[in-house]
Amino acid sequence: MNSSASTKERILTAAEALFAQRGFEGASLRQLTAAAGVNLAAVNYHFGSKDHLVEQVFKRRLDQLNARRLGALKHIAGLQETTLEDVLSAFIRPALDLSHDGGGGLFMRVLARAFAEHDDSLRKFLSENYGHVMRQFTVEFARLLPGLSKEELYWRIDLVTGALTHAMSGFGIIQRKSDVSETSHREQTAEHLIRFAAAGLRAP
Amino acid sequence: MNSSASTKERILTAAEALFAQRGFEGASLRQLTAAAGVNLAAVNYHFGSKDHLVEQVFKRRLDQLNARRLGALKHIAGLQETTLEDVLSAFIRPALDLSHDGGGGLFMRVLARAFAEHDDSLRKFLSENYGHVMRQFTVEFARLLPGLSKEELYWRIDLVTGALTHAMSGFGIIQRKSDVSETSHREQTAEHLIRFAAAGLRAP
DNA sequence: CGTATCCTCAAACGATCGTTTGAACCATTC
DNA sequence: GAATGGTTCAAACGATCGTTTGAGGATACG
Repeated sequence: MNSSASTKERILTAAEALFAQRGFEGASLRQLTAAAGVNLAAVNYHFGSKDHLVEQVFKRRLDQLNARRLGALKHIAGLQETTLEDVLSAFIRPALDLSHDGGGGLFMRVLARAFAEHDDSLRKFLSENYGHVMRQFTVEFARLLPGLSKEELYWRIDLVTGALTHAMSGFGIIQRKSDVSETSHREQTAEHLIRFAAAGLRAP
Repeated sequence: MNSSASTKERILTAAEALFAQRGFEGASLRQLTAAAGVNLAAVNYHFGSKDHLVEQVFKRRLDQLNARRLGALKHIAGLQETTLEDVLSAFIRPALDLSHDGGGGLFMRVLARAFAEHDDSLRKFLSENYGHVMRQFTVEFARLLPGLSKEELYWRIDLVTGALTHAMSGFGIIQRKSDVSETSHREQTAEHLIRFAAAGLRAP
């Protein structure tokens, strides 16, 4: 069972990296299993199919991400006064941390690919694992932006999501300079994102 | 030559739709040529390879988009006073129009896929066909936002790009309601985008 | 009419894809 | 020590991929 769990984890990690690099269709099981150092048949044995493997790659990280986001949201809900920046921080920083923690560095890029794939079953899976988190954050945003109509609010949250996904998946031209530590670069990224998003959400 | 151009156009149009729907790797030449009603070998005859076809799909629309964006930018440069909203409009509206005009409705989705693919040759191609337009808009943004450092400005333009790409490629949850005409929906989209982006760019 | 040029077509090429198979291995249990 | 259930392995399966080939059709020019 231990060696099995290790094989599964090795597959998941190699899959995450290869999916980020080559896409879900572009990464073959042969490249993937070779990178993981396991037998080709191990994917179908442990995951049933390549599609199920894709889902599990998402599940492993989304569970982390959702838990951290909700934890951060709960934490600031206990404060006396919450600002828009606090809620944005609870939304953004867990994702940034995941981008740099424990090997999850490539996951946001995989997530961005999933946005680009309009595959319905994958979108349904994401919405089921993601929907309730977004709904809770939407409630908080609505509370802090009472002047916005529901439609306006949805629009702006959608645009914030686009900006964050873009930035967090490393599409952008902004790269960390060699004389800046990773920690401080992450902090700068978070500040830029929060400042921009807060201003956009507060737009007159 | 006429029937040849027609074959090429049919391939380009079918490719654009299939690339948007299934991705560059996911769309096969057999599906593609069947949808276009042409022979399988026609792609390699007219375009040399699938990769070159991908480039030409981009080139056909990017040439339109770049021309319209630069035209709009030139137009407002002639005005006495230019606002941030004017420049954003010159940047956003041509893309929105392209999303609804002359069969280019799926192109922005293809473009978003290209952002997700980190394929270097494709990125290089895009940067060569896209770079000078972005540079011109950056100059205008810098002029209208004199308080921002270069780094801040790049960051914010990058975030604006992310928000626009996300919105224009139809990722978002916002869909046109049946009681709203396409024209007015496009206008509303443009207004939301411009308002949000302008506020984000002006963030303190 | 003959030739040249461009284009289309069916067929096949080798490569690679996701998946399945059945034997071998290895720890645990009786 | 024989049997069991979970796991790994090399090998093969049929399907599909992008690309190439060579024959044939179509049109224009001499």
